[in-house]
Amino acid sequence: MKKYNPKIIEQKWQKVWEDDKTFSVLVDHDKPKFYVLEMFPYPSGDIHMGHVRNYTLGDLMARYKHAKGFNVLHPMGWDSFGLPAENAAIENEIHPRKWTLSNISKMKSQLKKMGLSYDWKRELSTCEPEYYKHEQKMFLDFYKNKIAYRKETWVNWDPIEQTVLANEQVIDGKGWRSGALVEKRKMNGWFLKITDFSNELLDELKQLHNWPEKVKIMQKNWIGKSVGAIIKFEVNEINDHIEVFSTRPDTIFGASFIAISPQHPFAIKIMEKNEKIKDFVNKTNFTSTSEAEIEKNEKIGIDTNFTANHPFNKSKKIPIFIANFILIDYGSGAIFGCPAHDQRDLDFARKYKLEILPVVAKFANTTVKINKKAYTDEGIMINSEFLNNLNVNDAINKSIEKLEEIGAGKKNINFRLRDWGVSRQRYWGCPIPIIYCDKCGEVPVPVKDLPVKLPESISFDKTGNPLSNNKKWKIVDCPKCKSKSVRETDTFDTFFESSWYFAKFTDEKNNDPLSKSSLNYWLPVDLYIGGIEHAVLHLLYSRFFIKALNKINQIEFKEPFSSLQTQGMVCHRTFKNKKGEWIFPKDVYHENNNYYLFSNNELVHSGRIEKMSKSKKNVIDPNIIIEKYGADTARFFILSDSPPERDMEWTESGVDGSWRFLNKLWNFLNKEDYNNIDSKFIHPSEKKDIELIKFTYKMIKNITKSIDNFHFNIAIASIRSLFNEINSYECNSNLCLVFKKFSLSQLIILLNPICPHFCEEAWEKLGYKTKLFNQKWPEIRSKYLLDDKILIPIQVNGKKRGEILVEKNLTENQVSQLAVKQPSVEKFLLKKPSKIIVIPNRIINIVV
RNA sequence: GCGAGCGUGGUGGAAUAGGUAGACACAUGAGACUUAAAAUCUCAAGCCCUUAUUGGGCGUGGGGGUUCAAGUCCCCCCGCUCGUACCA
Repeated sequence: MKKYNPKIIEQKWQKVWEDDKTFSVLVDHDKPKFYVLEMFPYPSGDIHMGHVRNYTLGDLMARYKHAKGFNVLHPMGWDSFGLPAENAAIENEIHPRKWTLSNISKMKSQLKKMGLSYDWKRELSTCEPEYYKHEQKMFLDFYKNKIAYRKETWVNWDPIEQTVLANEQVIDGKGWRSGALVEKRKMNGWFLKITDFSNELLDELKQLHNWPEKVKIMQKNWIGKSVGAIIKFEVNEINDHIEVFSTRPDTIFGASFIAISPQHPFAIKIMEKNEKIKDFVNKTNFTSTSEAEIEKNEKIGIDTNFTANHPFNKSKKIPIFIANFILIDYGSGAIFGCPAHDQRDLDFARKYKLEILPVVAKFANTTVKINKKAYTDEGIMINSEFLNNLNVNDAINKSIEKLEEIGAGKKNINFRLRDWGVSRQRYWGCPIPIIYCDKCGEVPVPVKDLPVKLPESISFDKTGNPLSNNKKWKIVDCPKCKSKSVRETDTFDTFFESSWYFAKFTDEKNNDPLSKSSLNYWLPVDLYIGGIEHAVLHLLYSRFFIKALNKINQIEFKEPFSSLQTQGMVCHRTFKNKKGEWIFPKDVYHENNNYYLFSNNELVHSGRIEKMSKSKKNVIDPNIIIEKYGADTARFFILSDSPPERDMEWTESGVDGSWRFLNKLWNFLNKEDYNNIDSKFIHPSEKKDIELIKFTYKMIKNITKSIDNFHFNIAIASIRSLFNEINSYECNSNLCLVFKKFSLSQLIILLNPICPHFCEEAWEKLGYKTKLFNQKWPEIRSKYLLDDKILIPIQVNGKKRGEILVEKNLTENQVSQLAVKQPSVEKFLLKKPSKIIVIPNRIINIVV
């Protein structure tokens, strides 16, 4: 008997699949289609366990759906524009393109070793002009339809590098390379009008039945629709006014201050004449644009010494503050503060000793005392003139009505969602196809001149945007008047590429990515799998992109992904040596509950189990695992322990366990020669045979259901159970070998989506001449799923005291009479039962 | 800060629509095989008490509640993770 040798088996089948073009698909209207897609990777150079997990999940589903009779599209590509290539260029003096291409080729060969069923002829890479020419065209269409526009925006500016920084490049308010204090700066940039689609993006979440609820809630909150009022406050000291948005216009009589953003036009206007205010505003400029940073800062404000009139009480003067926590992008960049009924307002009022007047009480005509906590519950209006005695909801409507009557405000629906800024001041991205001409202004590049290619020759020596420094590329003739003009030197946010790549995969000839025939056949994506970190941005941008393309009549559908599954992180224990330096797990061995270094047997400190990350060195290289155990073991383990959506811990012992299982199965298969055993199904008549067949069908049902529900760890538990059952099946005749071969064959078909190389080889060993890949998924024979007797637990006062084996479908009366006579139950029935609850075929609870 | 999620034996996890908590594994212990070890196979096992069982109590991050019945539903608290708009 030959030992299980994954290296030989996996190479053999990978070659067969490649030679036969097994995974190559075409449009086929006679078959139902299934488009399964995993989020494509950024080509960092090496696959990591997160990729292994993601792609194993997708491959399992692709192979499963194929066995179920679907025409399956399962493609892969590269999200290949982005910052890391540019960083590598600066650090190692390597061209971003060269770096990226070499990473792609490395990663591709690593992926191929996993035995994934990709249709590689559809491979795409977003950094190629062949890809981005299409999105330049889409951008021009958006521009024509006023979905793309240019406006000023705030960016993180590094004054030493003379460059815009990403939020992650700002560390403690300083530039990551220069260490300079980062300042906010206004700059022109291109935007997409996602806010035109706010309502649709929100409403159509309801149609995404197969998306995780949590993702939909996150998107809903991100879009942040709120109904309220815009209220106009006249400024007393000068001729000006400030508009605020509020969801609680009912609390207007409790308003004790107005707070505006440091970037608010009114703040900019008055800072010129007031040094103190100027200092304050300038100080708030030294934070990053990140919302988390802004919110975590101490909330401070400055009194402008201007006051505003209360709209309903002209004698009331409300102080105007500038505050660092008011976001210019939200609402109108200004609020009125009602400290009694908003916690943040209350904290602010306490700090600056402002009035705190309660206007909502639990009951009418009562008083409310505000201490540390604002009163934010429902209630009845007090201290509010014409609003008194109304409940909050009615008061909101009435206050808006009155505001409209006196012309001081109006009802308003506000969204938290902001337009999508797509401009990046970087080289390694898709050029934005616009030319600026002194005479003609913004001129779109004519479609016949697309793609606007990135210049090959580029220098990262100077500070600032490399494209902007590249005069040869930048200076062009105006397409309209032919006078000397300049190109837009910003490139697209890389979310632009990932917002439509799933559509490009349907176009195998690279003519027209939006060609209707294949697009309408394959899309929407039936199953999209990726990390939860993309819950909002990538997934919302993609939804928007499809809606925008739909609006300009380029595609017919409205949602890109009909079902979504999110996967958790792959974690590993962390290790540190005596000096406190991180240690790779591969350099450590485990003995007597301690960990030691291989090199010198030094005791290693074992730390928390955390997400695998290069910085903490708690990474396991998939290549080493595949080299040592083979792809099938890696695939089996990564699915076996944790459900996909949860974080999982990678352990050596877990991989070993999976390896042992495949070996056990291999050795078991090799014990018999199944070549001449009949593979036709025979109905069993002996008890042990019936039991084996019944168990087999039960597991087929469980496994099928678990896969449909995306619970692959349970599917694997059932596969193991099925193997345990077959393994303990006593077999000493030729007839029983038929049953054994039948059950084993089912097991192999069920395991195939998880361990495809192993199973193809096993299938051959079982004597089949066809390819397992094309084998249909087992059908259920319901006759073998029926049980006539059933074990029912008996509880007394909710505690289990016994169980009885009864005929199915007895009456409640019959069952309860049997139950009270059970010896283990009877002794708890000192008093007469007051109630017996019988849930048919499930449980009995006797209450005494 | 805000939004979202998660928390079950020594470990990963299972548990249909509120109905037997701990499936299936890993690690551990004992035994078999072996000159020995590895590998493999068999058995045991949530914790505590116990007359050692075919007995009892406790137990799903902590505290409270609803229910005949709560890992599951509700309220409060703790811890961890993701996102927070220029990382992808």
